[in-house]
Amino acid sequence: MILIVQRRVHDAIADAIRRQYALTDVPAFAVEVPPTRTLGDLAVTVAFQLARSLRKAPRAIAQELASSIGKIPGVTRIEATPNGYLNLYLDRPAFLRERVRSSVMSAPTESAAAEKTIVEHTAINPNKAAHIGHLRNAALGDTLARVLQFRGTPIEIQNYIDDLGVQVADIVVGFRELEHRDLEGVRQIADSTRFDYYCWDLYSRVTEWYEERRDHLEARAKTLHDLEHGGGETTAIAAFIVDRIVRAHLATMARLNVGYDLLTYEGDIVRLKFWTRAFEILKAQGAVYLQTEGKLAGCWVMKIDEGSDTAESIEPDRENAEESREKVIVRSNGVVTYIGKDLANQFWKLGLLGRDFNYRLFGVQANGRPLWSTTSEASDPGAPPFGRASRIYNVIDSRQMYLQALLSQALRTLGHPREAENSIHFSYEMVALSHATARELGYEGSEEAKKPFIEVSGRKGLGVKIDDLLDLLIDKASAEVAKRNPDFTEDERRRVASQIAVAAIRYFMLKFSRGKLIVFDIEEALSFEGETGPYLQYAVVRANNIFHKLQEREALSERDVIGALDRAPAEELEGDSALWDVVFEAARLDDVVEQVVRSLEFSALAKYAFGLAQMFNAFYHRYSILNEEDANRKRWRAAGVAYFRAQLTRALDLMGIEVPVRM
RNA sequence: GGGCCCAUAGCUCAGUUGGAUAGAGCGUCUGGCUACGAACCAGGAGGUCGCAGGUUCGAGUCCUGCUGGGCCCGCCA
Repeated sequence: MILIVQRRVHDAIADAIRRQYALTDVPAFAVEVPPTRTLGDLAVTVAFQLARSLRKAPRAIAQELASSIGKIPGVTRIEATPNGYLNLYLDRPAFLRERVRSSVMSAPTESAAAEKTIVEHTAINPNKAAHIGHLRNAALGDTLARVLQFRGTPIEIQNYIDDLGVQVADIVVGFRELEHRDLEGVRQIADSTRFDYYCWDLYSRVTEWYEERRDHLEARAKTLHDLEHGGGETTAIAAFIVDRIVRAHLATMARLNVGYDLLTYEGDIVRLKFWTRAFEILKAQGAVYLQTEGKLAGCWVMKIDEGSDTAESIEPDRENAEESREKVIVRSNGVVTYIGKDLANQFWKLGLLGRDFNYRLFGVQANGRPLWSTTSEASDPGAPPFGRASRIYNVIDSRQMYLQALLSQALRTLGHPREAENSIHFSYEMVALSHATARELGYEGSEEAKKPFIEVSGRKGLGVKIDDLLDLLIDKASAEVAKRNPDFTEDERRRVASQIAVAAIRYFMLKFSRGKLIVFDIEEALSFEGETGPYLQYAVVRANNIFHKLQEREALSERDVIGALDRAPAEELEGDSALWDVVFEAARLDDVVEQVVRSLEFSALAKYAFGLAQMFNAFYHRYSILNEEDANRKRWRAAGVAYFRAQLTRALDLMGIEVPVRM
């Protein structure tokens, strides 16, 4: 890893600046990586920054610093370029030797890294199968958790289950009003069909049914009300549906290597009176108040800060303007809105509510990790502590920015500016469908034909289900695997095909920056060539094969190779070395992770991993390891390959991608 | 009307707290498999970084304005 070297270089140069120019305040400067290795391994542009205040040419400053820095461990040469860059050259053999032996990890330095952090993601309405929109959320959320964990942050992953929401109410309405089923009838369906798919279709039928006659919506209102108050057949049916669908979602996510620590049920927030408590707090601080007049009479509302504080004067349409500035938290019929319950949830996460859930073990996940759930029943005494985080990330698409902003605003109003600051809306753009893919799904673009894409809609049943996509990918991968590995058993083939499918889809979800709307095209997503997950896996598989063959043919293990490095002259790493390019790039993983956490931009991680794989593939093609006759070159190459595969495997793991034995 | 996001090669997109010659994949054209596996590699063609100003040693990147497109602003979630 490279961060530790960068810090060392930074500190040494900062010292030199202080000494050379008698400066107490050295400006912040970064240790960068030059575009090519011939320009150096690391570079600093601080001479440009100092030029103005020192009234001196960057070139002169760079030269003075180059000679005054002195010896930096691990650095063999420091050069000032004519235009003012300071380029540094590393002791390459020592660098690789150290890394390949002790897997140099940089300890988390920031104190923030030790602060407990909650990542909430997925949060799919439990009333139908998960689709590609949910997939982007889960892929981002899961990767965020992995990346934070990588740098030493204690992480708790939560999946919020909105079991009392309109969407669940709708599906209950569907079973009752359209299919006239009771709890037992629903159970029969659940036991005899692909239930999440069944509900997917039923949900869109309910939507149509609502559109037939306006008064059909009364069934929804009544169901919602019953859910809120609990008890009775409605609650029983809803609870049953929710449980089955949640399990289906978890199974889908497990296929993608996505797991959780805790399922947070909205129902428990209500039953354990979290909302009552939150409501007290909000009322006490005047953050919400009872509106007595106008359209919102009888509602408890929250005032909305509209950024600008002087937007009063104009507005002919004054009534509307006034009303749009209040957000309903409790409806006039006494039912709290989604945002009210979410406020309570956020308060709890930050340890500000003064209450806790009860917990029960929900199950054990594929990787052996226990999954806990909130409950209103007795708590399992063996449950670990949850909540009380000092930082929370809510992974939610950008359409909910408005509501997320309200959450922060509420925290600030209640006198918790620091918590507001640490409540981060991890925002990303939605996934839509390309016209070609929508057509494949049987949708004739009519009104939407002019738009550049077609929006996924659970209500209309318009979208690509994650399980369908995975099945398609697995079938395709399976055929490819079979072609190349005729000796595989059925099980081996399925397993590897599944790993490849997951790589393809997770990489696809990560390669775009989060601010970019993904126009999902099935053809594009099914690709295994070029910038794709399988390409990355393939690079590692190739590296692994080298070591298999070394073992097979020469009885040499990775350990043997590394052990022999001490006495081996390292010409292979000198000068313009393709091997060094790979090694150095591989070492940058920790630097990239820092950048990713700063920017919350996982495309940087994806592109880094791809670039690294690309570099290795080029090297692999040009230089042989097994057939290299010069023993020293062979050793160093093998050592470089060992480091490469360790690092790319790590990078892939951060994206939830496994490396197949063969493919 | 207000807020947020997007605009870079034919298409889809990267481009790090401003830094060295604007990159990748796909597509296209040319070449490379008796295997450390071609799910690969090498090479060619392809650019007014939406437009106009500004900031500075330096702008695809920061600021302002504009154009085009998308999303949000509900007693839905």
